[in-house]
Parts: sequence; structure tokens; C-alpha cells
Amino acid sequence: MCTTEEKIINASIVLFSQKGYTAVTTKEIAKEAGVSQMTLFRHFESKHNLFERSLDKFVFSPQFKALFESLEWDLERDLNKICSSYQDVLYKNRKIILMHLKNEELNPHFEAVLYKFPNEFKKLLNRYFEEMRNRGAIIENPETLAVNFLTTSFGLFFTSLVMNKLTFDTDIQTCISNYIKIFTKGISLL
Amino acid sequence: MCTTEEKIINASIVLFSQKGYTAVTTKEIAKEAGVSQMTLFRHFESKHNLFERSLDKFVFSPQFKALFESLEWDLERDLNKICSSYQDVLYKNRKIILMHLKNEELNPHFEAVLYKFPNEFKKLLNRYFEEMRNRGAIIENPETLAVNFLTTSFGLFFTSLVMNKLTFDTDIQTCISNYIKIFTKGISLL
DNA sequence: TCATCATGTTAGTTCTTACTAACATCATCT
DNA sequence: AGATGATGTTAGTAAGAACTAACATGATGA
Repeated sequence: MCTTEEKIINASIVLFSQKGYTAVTTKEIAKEAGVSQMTLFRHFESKHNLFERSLDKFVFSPQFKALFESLEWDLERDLNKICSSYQDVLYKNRKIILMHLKNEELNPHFEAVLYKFPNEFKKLLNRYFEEMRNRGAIIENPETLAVNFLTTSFGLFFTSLVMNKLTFDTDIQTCISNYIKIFTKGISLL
Repeated sequence: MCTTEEKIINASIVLFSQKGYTAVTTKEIAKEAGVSQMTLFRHFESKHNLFERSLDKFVFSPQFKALFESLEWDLERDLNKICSSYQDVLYKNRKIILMHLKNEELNPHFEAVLYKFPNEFKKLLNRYFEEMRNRGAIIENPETLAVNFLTTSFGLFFTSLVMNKLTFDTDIQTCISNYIKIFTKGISLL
């Protein structure tokens, strides 16, 4: 956090993701950013422009190469890594994701960016499961497994994100490794 | 759909769940409901009151008795039923759920109502897995399994709800039964 | 036929908010 | 020291939205 613009963008992301575009005022954003409302308009012209520039700025992409190279072709370990990476990307982008969910109608074009993560992970998973099938570790259809893994992983993420008050005693990390254990066993041969 | 109040409540739920509380105007709701704005205020006094009455009205509860009595103590079949029921409840309440997600700050008390479903299902699942463990079908901790099943099921639901444009070729029904298959195998003995 | 009741219409009030203009301040650089 | 540029302040405009009051209309039921 350094320049004025960054401060404003950060503040806007926090607030937009919490309350949604319309419910947040530029005054509020300025206050949260610690600048005057005038400064906000000088830098971004309009509220909507600020919204769009915020979306553009904060998309953290996963590092696929590093991930793919670290795989060991051991189902449980690999899936653990992949799931953790996915959770990590989702978590880093959580505010943007919430911002998108709360303001879908405002940024249809942005959907494409958001869906990039699941899609890229799906491709990665597809390749992985295909290879594992070739190696004789599993028999299921890779596509099916990939979709399954993605959607259920997303459930873990989202539950822990928005329903954290839900009195599930188990913490998220344990939850993930349990999930991977079950999933691995569920798709393994024998 | 019949009385004027119902028409207005229906319209408000549609719009609130699509755009969020603040972004929707009473004029818009009145138009969507096919009544005049004045009629809206005559019936509901204020926008916020309408919002709360909408929340109160549209909560579809699951029928636990029927569900519990139809269980056959066959893991895959039972989990299929339970998951379907859960998906059904979530789907019937999808607009309310979205409405809640988009307006969290407006209705903190309503969270309790929303979390009722997962919590009730969790209890049901707990009892079920405990019984199955007693019968020697599984060994895992029932609580762990329940949490896992719930969160991942929610992922299926939510993905199909808000990310339907995601180009997952598999349809939701197939997706569910694949998921149950994997999960069942993952938690079964041997 | 006449009273009642729900609804529509129109005009208006008040408040909030996005956004602007003009001027003040203050640090930095030459 | 003086110019520049970024920021703050204050006052204000214009538009929109929640909400009200008063009156009109039209169906129902005694």
C-alpha cells in the first residue's frame, strides 16, 4: 500500500465486497482510504470508473508452472497440493469474488476473468487425471473427476468464507485434508 | 401468486436477489409487481419493512421426517437421497440465499434462519453416519463426514447456481450422482 | 343506488449522493 | 525564494429515491 490511487482502490475493494456497489458511497471510500472525496474524483473521474479499475487491478493468478512441476504422481499428496493452491488463489481473490457476486449485473465482462481460475484448474486437473489413468491409478473419466473436484473444493472455500459463523467445529485445514483423503480413496482403484 | 401483497413480495425477492437491496428502487419493484408505487407503500410502509417481510415469508423448510423414514441403510442410495433433499431445499431457497449474500449487513438476525438448513442437515447426517458406523459400514468420525458432505454438497449447488455459464459440460444431476459415488466409495470400508 | 374499499395518479417534500468549482495549504524541486 | 503539483476544504448543483397527501376511479356488496 503506497500511492494514493492504490489506497483508494484498496478501500473500494474492501467496501464494495462487503456491501455492494450501490450501497457504498464515494465519501465512505474516501474516508476508508484516508483521503478526501475530491482526491478520489480527481484520480478516478467517477465511481463507476473506480469500480472497473479496481476489478482490473486485483486479480491474482495462480502459478501453474511451479505447481505442475512439483507434482509427485501420488494421488493424495498431489491432490492436496492442487487443492491447496486452488484454495489459495480463491482466498487471495476472495474480495474480488465477493465483489463480483454482489455486483454481477455491473460487470458482465468481468465474469470471463473470474471463470479463468476454475477453467485453468480444470484443465490442469484434466491433464493430471488423464495421466493418472494412463498410469493405471484410477479408472474414472478425467473430466468427471475434474468437475467434481473443482465444485466440491469450491464448496469448502465458500463455506469457510461466508458461513464461518456456522458452528462447524472442524477448522478449514483439517477439513481439506479429510476431504482429500475421502476423495482419493473414492477414486482410487481397489 | 394471488394477492397484491404476494405479488409485491415476489417481485421484491426477484429484484433484491438479483441486484441487492440498495440497488433496487421501490418504483422498480412496483413495476415488476404490476402495481403502483403507492400501493407498495400502503401495504408495506417502508422499503426496509418490505425487505424483512419478504425474508420472513419465503423460507422453505425441508421435510426431515419423510426423508429420515425413507432411508434404507444403503450408503450410496441414502446419501443420494439426502444430497438431493439438501439440493432441493437450497434450490427452493436460492433467491433468499442470494438475497442474503447480497445484503448480509442488512439482516444479521436472518443468518440464524439461513444456517438452520445446514445445521439441521448436519444433525441428520451425524445421526446417520453414527448409525452406519455402529452397523460397521464406515469407520470415519461421523462429525468429520457430516461437515465434509455438507460443504462439498454446497459447492455443487452453488457452482451450478452462480457459475452456470462456466463451461462445465456435465449437467448437475450427473454431477451429483458421480459425486455421491466417489464419496460413498471414499468412506466405505475395504 | 349508494357506501366502501382497494388501487391509481399526480404533485410535491426531504434527503442523499455523485460530481464540480474555486480557493487554500503544503511539500518538493530548481 | 519561488514555482509546481498534489491534496484538502468548502460550498454548491443536479438528479434520483423514499415517502406523503389529496384526489380520482372502479369494483363489490348491501
